[in-house]
Amino acid sequence: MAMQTAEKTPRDDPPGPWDRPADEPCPIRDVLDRIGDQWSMLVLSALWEGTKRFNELGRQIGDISKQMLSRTLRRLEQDGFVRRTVYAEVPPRVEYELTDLGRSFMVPMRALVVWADDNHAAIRAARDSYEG
Amino acid sequence: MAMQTAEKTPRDDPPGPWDRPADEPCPIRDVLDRIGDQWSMLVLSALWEGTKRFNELGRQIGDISKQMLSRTLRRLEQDGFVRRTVYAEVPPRVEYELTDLGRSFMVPMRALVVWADDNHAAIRAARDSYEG
DNA sequence: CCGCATCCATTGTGATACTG
DNA sequence: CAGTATCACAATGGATGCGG
Repeated sequence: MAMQTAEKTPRDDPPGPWDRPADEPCPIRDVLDRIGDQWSMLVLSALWEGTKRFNELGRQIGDISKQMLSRTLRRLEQDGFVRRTVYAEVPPRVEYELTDLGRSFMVPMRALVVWADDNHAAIRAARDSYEG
Repeated sequence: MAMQTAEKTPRDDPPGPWDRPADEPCPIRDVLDRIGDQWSMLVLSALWEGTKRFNELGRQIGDISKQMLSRTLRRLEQDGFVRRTVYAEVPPRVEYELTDLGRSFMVPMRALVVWADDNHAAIRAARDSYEG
């Protein structure tokens, strides 16, 4: 790939989706489409604490249906965020853990979690005071 | 549980949603529910560059319908991310800009954009090599 | 120019029952 | 225990036309 001039600081100025060719979908859209659903982020957060089994995840998240947990895990696995390990035992045991990719994703993601935690009150206040 | 050093670094270890009372919705869920949709992030990115008018935003994003742009802007305004200014002119002119809250949100968010940009190839590769 | 209302297609989510 | 299959419903998103 072509090298750019050194005075550009891409880390401070990522391109907008409109700055890139249309044949390649914009990365942030591609990522947000996946983790922007109702459950992916919660599953990733739970797995951040360590390896978990299927029902263990379900219990921890609390209000997720088995179906959605299954679908969410499958998609995260498919995208390389989560590794699934099946043990040939009776009763069956399946463990889920973050991959390196998943763990590296959680770094910026957790910065966002911190922001959300710090600014939640402000958002709710804005919502409440909105007139429309 | 992940192995961590004993030092207390709350910014490195935000609580999971299950660690908080149920009466207050978990902040990250509340935030992701809003910006996790198809368009919010793109609109915020566009406004990061500066104040924009309605159709200017629409043209820049490209494939967003007027309806979705309208809905997205309204919700972002409602949550305090965006300020809307109407000028009593003919023809009417409406300008949108990020609030301080919106701008502060974009700091962690852009870290995520950078991550997505850096790791997009890996995600697509994982997706392609997935056998299921 | 701005943006809302309406209609409609698609997708996400939940409940339940069933399988290995 | 760890899922899958099926059905039903809500939410999301696109297209178009109308109104301020």
